[in-house]
Amino acid sequence: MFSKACEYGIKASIYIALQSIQGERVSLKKIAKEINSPEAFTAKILLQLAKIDIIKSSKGPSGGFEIPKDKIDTIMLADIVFAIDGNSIYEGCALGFNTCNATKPCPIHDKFVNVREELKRMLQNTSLYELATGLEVGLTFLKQRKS
Amino acid sequence: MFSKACEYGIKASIYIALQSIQGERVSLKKIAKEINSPEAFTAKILLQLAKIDIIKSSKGPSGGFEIPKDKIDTIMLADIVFAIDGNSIYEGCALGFNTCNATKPCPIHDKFVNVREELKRMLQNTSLYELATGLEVGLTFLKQRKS
DNA sequence: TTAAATAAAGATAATTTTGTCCGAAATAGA
DNA sequence: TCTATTTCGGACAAAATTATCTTTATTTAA
Repeated sequence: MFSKACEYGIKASIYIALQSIQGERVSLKKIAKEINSPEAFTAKILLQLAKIDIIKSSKGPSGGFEIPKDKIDTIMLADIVFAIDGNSIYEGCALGFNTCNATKPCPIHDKFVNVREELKRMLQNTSLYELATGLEVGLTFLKQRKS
Repeated sequence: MFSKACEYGIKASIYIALQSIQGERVSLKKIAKEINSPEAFTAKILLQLAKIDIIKSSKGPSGGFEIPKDKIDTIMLADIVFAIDGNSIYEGCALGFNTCNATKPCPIHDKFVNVREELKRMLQNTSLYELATGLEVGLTFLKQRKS
């Protein structure tokens, strides 16, 4: 569904959002540990997100990543997914055709309309804030097992 | 969404189904040409599908691939996708966790329920017959451009 | 029985994705 | 100013996926 890079990007963003809500800036090291991802690889993804201002980074001691509090509820899952994987998941043809649409559809185009729409709707309507608070109150988890 | 292998597998299956409906057996060469896929790579995928009896293969002159007519409407998209990509698209966790379910959900688990269900439902309810006939009457296409 | 046509199988190669390493740049604090 | 800490950036490496090539096995038909 999503690339590994996108999975890490989503997890990291949610974790950074959670910490930002609580007023904390977090380091790459802590993020990678907390979401159980390869550190250097995660760095590249965060860099990508920082460049388009989804997250904010700062160097030096006590540096790290954060998301301005007032932006957390305006950043949607779709923004993160788009930044990393592009829009091919919900815009692209399931059989890989460049031009596939209602007037010249691939055999499964019509079948996929609902799935794509549902996915798109969900990604566009789910905010980081919502995901972070679910985590905060312990309803959801970012790691498989405690450590 | 799907792997390239799966895309080819779906396209090939639809084409074989269409030809089988018309009483024709088709060669690998013709399939690859018709769906615009790399021949040898397509062969491996068809082999996979043949081994689990989704399609039938025969060697020698006038050999090729076919699907018994009476099976065409019982083979679902889900069968093909499962054979090639497994069930991770609609069963697996969107964030890649091994154990992610309603009682121990990842942050986006609940958000994805509808998408996964819709996808699963669609794959399980769409038969090769349906897809092949759409192609037959010219409503849908398996190639980007004429040749 | 032979030749031609076809799928099967295995080795290899190319490409993409994922992951690592190391030095550079920036920054905070002593 | 110096040092430690952190992100940034680029090169590199490993793994997975996609694709190719070559040989073998099977089958048909002449």
